[in-house]
Amino acid sequence: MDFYKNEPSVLLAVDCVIFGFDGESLNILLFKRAIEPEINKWSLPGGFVQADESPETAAARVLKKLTGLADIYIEESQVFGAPDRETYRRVVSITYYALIDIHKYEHIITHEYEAKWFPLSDYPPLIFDHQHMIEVAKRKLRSKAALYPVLFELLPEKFTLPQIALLYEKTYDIVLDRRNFNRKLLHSGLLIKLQEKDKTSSKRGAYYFKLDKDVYKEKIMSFLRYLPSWNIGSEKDQ
Amino acid sequence: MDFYKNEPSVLLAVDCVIFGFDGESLNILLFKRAIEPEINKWSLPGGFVQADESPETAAARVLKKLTGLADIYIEESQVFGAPDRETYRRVVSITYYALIDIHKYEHIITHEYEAKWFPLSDYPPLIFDHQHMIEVAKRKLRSKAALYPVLFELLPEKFTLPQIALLYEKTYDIVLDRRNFNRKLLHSGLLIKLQEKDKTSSKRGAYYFKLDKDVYKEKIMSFLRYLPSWNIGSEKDQ
DNA sequence: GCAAAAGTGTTAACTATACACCCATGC
DNA sequence: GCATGGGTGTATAGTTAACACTTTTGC
Repeated sequence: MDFYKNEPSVLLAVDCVIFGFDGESLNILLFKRAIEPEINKWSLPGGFVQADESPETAAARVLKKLTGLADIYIEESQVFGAPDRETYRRVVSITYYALIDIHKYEHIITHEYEAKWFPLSDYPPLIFDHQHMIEVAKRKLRSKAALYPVLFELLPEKFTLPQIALLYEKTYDIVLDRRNFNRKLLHSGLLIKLQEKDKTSSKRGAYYFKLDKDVYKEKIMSFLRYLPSWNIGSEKDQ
Repeated sequence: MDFYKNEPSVLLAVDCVIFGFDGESLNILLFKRAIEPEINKWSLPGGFVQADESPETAAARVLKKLTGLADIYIEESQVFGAPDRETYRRVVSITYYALIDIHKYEHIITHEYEAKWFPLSDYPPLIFDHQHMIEVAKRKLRSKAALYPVLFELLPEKFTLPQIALLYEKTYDIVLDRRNFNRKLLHSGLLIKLQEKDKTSSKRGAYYFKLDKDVYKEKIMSFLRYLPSWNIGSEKDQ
């Protein structure tokens, strides 16, 4: 059985745009590249898809290896496969974006790799088309987060209303009316109020909330039935 | 320069989920497969990414070859790359979905290939994981169409309000209130009313509309700023 | 004249927006 | 006691949802 024998083969890579929110800005995790070519330049973490794994598995493996984290929210972003996108060989890259709780990462990080968080709004030049990958991932994240409450994946187990609001502001580059946004959140059924307060950012303290896991899963998994709302949401500069 | 030399390579394919709307149901175009393995079974149209082309270009090439149509709306759907997804060799497939005006297709079709439209709700068994590809494409189309008015790509230049409504109904498996839906459409700024009427489906006739291309492009291209609306739109059975 | 589809208008419920003040606390 | 960020309430506008009848015309 030797079908397809005249078809060209390619190297298949995965690259990951890892988003993290530190309470101030939305960040991406970049790595000093450890292999040739372009060694020591900033890049997205990536690797090659091995013979026994699917691309998704490869992305999860790369993330596990580089951040120590498993069970991370990963979403496919886009394939980058222009014939000349890398200099020396043809490599087709499938990009994923991951949403992680930056604090978990800080505890587990192995310092085997030179990695650094950069604000999404200000990161250094990257190799190949990695900057483009980030822009696409950002756009996909915005679309996804408009329909599903995925941004909670960026927050710790316990979080405060001001934190969520800031996260949405940074994700969409907008300024929200906190009063209205709070109300929307509280009415969503997603949040369970805790007694404990976060006193790190104010004297009064802000109540912690946690996710109602059941409601959250339902909303995350739900299959869209109807929503077309293409009259709103875009190009309205504040 | 012989970087990456120990990395495995794969065959890279593209498969296309071609959506078409015939005025009654939302359909997909399936082909009797012309090559081994699995020759003569129903499948999604596809092909291999060649050395000098990007996956997107490959998808466009396949569509052109099989349907005769160029300048079609194509969107990347998802990568299918489980190691064992094909029986004989490892092939990683990037799936795209295309939205075409079924009537244009009917004029241009070359009958070199055995192809047939099937309703999205009732198509024959397919090879490999192609059924899964269709399900994913449907989900992606729903999400996309919730934020951007892409479904107009499925309609002819001139279309009527009842046609659009039916298209949305078939896409989301819902029943719409035509009065409200009409109003929403007319207020969207997307439509330009023509004098001419379509008399094929009623005695009275329904006015034709065409797209306001400028408004349409703006809405299609627009970069999401804010919209989170994860309180609505899902799991509400009628 | 009647069947069959197209089209329209009104009210009620809801959601989003705009806006300003009090609260709790550490210093 | 005051500066700082946290939290709440209300009125308005806008949007969506629910609802039924009239229009047109080919037969």
